[in-house]
Amino acid sequence: MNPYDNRYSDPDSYRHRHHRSDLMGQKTPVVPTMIGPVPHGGGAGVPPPPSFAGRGGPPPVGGGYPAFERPSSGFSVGRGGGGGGRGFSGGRGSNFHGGDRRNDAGRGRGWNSGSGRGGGGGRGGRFGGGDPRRELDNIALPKQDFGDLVPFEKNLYFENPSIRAMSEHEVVTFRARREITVEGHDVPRPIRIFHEANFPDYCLQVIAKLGFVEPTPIQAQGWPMALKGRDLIGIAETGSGKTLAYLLPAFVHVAAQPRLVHGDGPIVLVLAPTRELAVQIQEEALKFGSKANIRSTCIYGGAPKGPQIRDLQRGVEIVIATPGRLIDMLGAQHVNLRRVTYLVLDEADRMLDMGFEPQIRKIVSQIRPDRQTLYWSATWPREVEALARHFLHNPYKVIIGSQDLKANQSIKQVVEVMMDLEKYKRLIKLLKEVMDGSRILIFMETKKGCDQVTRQLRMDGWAALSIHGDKNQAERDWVLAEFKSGRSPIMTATDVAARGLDVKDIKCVVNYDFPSSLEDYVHRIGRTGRAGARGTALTFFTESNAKFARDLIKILQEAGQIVPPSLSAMTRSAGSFGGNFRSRGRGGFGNRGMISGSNTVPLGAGRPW
DNA sequence: AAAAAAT
Repeated sequence: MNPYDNRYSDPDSYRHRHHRSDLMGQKTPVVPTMIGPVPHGGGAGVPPPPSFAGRGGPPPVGGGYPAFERPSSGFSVGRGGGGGGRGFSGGRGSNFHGGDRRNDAGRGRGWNSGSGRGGGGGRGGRFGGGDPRRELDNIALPKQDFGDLVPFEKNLYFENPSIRAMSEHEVVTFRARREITVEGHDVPRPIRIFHEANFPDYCLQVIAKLGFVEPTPIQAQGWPMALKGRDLIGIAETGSGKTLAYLLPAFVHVAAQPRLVHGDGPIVLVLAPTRELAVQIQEEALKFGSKANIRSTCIYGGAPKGPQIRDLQRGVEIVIATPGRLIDMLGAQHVNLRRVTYLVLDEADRMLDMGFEPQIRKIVSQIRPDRQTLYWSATWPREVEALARHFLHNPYKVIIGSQDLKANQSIKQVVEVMMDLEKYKRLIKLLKEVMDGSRILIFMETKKGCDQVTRQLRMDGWAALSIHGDKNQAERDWVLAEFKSGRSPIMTATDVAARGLDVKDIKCVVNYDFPSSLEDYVHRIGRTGRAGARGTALTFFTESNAKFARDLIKILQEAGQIVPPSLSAMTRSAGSFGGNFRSRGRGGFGNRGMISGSNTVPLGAGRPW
């Protein structure tokens, strides 16, 4: 009956396990991270909020976790703890009129939001809640002259002569069986075993050490393509080995280039949309790089610049970066991209959406045009295709699974239609059912909603932690580490955690709020069921999400999931094409129940927000 | 109307 394969349905059993003595008696006081529901609901008996001091982690500046005793005070979510001003009217200020920020005219590609903003300025909406600290558009980067380019080693693929090549027929069967679709001229055969691609020995050693048995489909086909030196669009579901699919060819690429000399920038540049993802990619790169004597560093915001600058100036072959800090570094001339010949856009459709695309353009303009560019994502929305092709030349394309937006098959998807006001109660019911110490990730639409639900959960005795972009990086790092280690098995998040994050054994993903696109839905639920494991995604679906009903049903059907009748019913009341009557009702209806409005009575017995 | 990305 229970769809969550709940072997430990009694929350008490979890509680007891967590109070075992192996958690006690350490030098620094260890706070139990989760104690299950507290009988009397209130503050007494609830553990204090996680103490950063006792964890060895960097103490976050801004706090962000309410004191259980005094939930109405000391709850500063703002960056740096200071003004606490955030949101739309607060201290951060919405400087729509801000100075001379130019509006790169004509950039009205709102593919992501789909909100049809009229002609003219296009990006206007961005400044509404904008962050005045982001002046990225104003950083002028040195004009690059590519006139004196020297050719570089590009095609590095050769088949291992000691291994019999597949026949044409075998290739067809191989691809069909793994749902590999390819496009492009001169597509190389996929490889069946690691040795077939002639990776250097150290790579094979690390692969063996990591226990990989055979290449995943995206690797089997992506490796030979990438090694050919050609541009590449790689689309494969999350958890399918995409990172290594571009990193190993990157190592081969680096090894084939002249060594770096003093003052040279990196040879490989990987761009990622969130800091955590960038860090995760570098961790992967380090596993291989240390053997190969290929250095890498991660350039991202929220962390001290000094060490990053030192790494860059010492010279690194591989840079993994989020766009903002990289542009900053480029502007300050701490690094140059003149030697980049292998460019990777990870979670590329996100990188090309409204907020990022100008930054990507700026960065790419610093890189020689004859570079090799690799575009990777789990989703390939129509809307970015033209834009993506702008950065790519005669690319190969490899898709694993169907062309359509498709969810990971090993995830059980449950969709429940409800009202906003029912969400919290349903969440608690779920937690009581499934909480056995394995990880549960809960997605919210907004940072504010994220904080509020987290806060309510903690007041109700569920020691949830939350991660989103208004928290300082130290806290984000700490929260993610707590979640990854299992010390804190409940994490609430905005879409900052939607893409690419690889956390083992997430048992259940909850879409507390439906995401703003079906692509995001697929990415979010892809946090569970990674690397072939099973997982469950529970989605709360409200009337305000009706416009997604049709497409969601498609995804459910394609993955062989149950379509609840209440969801089917919503396709009749609201078309998936624009202009349905509900979307006008937003504001009155849309936002209400999510424990978000200050006028809403919280479910946890009338505590002030 | 949202998130993310620099100080």
